[in-house]
Amino acid sequence: MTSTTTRDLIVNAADQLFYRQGFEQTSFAHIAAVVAISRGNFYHHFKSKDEILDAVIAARLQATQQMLDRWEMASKQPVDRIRSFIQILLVNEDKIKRYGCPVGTLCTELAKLGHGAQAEANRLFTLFRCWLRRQFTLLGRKADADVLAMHLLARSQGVATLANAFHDEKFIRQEVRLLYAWLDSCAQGDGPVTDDA
Amino acid sequence: MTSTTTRDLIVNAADQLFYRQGFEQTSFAHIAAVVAISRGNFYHHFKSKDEILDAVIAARLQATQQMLDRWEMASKQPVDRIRSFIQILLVNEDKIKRYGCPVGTLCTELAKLGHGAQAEANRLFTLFRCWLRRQFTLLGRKADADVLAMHLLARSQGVATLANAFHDEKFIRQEVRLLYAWLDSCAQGDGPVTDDA
DNA sequence: GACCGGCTAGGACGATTGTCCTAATCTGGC
DNA sequence: GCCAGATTAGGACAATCGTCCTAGCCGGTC
Repeated sequence: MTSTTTRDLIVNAADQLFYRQGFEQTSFAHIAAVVAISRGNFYHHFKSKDEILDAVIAARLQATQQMLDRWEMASKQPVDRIRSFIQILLVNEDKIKRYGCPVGTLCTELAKLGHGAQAEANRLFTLFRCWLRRQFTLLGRKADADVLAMHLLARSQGVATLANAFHDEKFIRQEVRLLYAWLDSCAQGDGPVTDDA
Repeated sequence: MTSTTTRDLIVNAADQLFYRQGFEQTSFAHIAAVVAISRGNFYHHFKSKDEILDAVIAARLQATQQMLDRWEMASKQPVDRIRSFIQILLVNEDKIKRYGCPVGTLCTELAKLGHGAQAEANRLFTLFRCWLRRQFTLLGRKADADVLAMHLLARSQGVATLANAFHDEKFIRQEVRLLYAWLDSCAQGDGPVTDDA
């Protein structure tokens, strides 16, 4: 964390700026202004802007994995772990209202740009998806674990999108309450979610 | 519809391109190539690129309003009208897989750009929100009509975002089925959605 | 036929973009 | 103290951006 190499400084600054302004909108000049280095100096650390994006995605993947591991260590019950996932909507409430979901907005932008890093960015989604699937399996919902994981992922994406558009924090809290209730109904035997195939 | 004025041609082309590539990524050169007019000629019809965006949003607002009116005319039962809303996920399945939701992706992009037309674009969301709210009120859910409307809006946004990222049409159909079930439970007295305040 | 307004084409403009090149600076080993 | 390699600064580059300007075209009106 305290590794203050120039390369890490660039990646961290780019990470923030990509989240706040988007990838395409963020130029080398923006990043250079934050890190306080010369514009032409980037190419000693990265071969292209796309390579910076790759590094940012890799950093996010690692940070996300660590977060999931932490959640898994902190809670023994899978219900509580999934609750940790839902809770990020509250923890990051302000950021989501301002910039949306970091994963969703990046994947959406890259899809629209037809960018080659789409697959890499989607791995962020897949990371959550597989982790959630595992938790739902542990919850005894082996048959529809993936469906439940995707459902929860979609719900939180929708909340982030609308909260960002309307800048509405009451809406976030409302939806989080519904998600908690939904999760409880999942834990109690057959939830009302996936009636059949 | 058959008004082939240059202005309308520009707006229609820009509408398509903004949806496919995003607003920022779409240049005058792109639009000019589609409409087959000179690049400098835009400024006889619009004062700036932002003004084209305004025109595109206005056109989408009008088209959306007409669609909602059609749904209201076609179905007497509010349940069926709301079903029409859910169904656009299936009708526009291919486009959503490729480009996401036209409303959601535009609002997300404008929010990230800090663009002045954010409020105008959000009116697209508000249009759906108010229409849905009215339908839920007619359904006898006057007390929580707005909560239900926002909930449905969020659910469909989440479906569009993930379907776009994963290019997964089976997921869309799965979630549409869940939404239909949810809607039915809403129509039968007290739905499981908003347990209390 | 002269004239005038709306429309168009095409290019010039300054700014900004990602990329690349070169010279200067810094750092550690001998 | 000196040299080699890593790191940096700063500018040049071609391309592209939104914007603006000017000259020409085309339609009607006297």
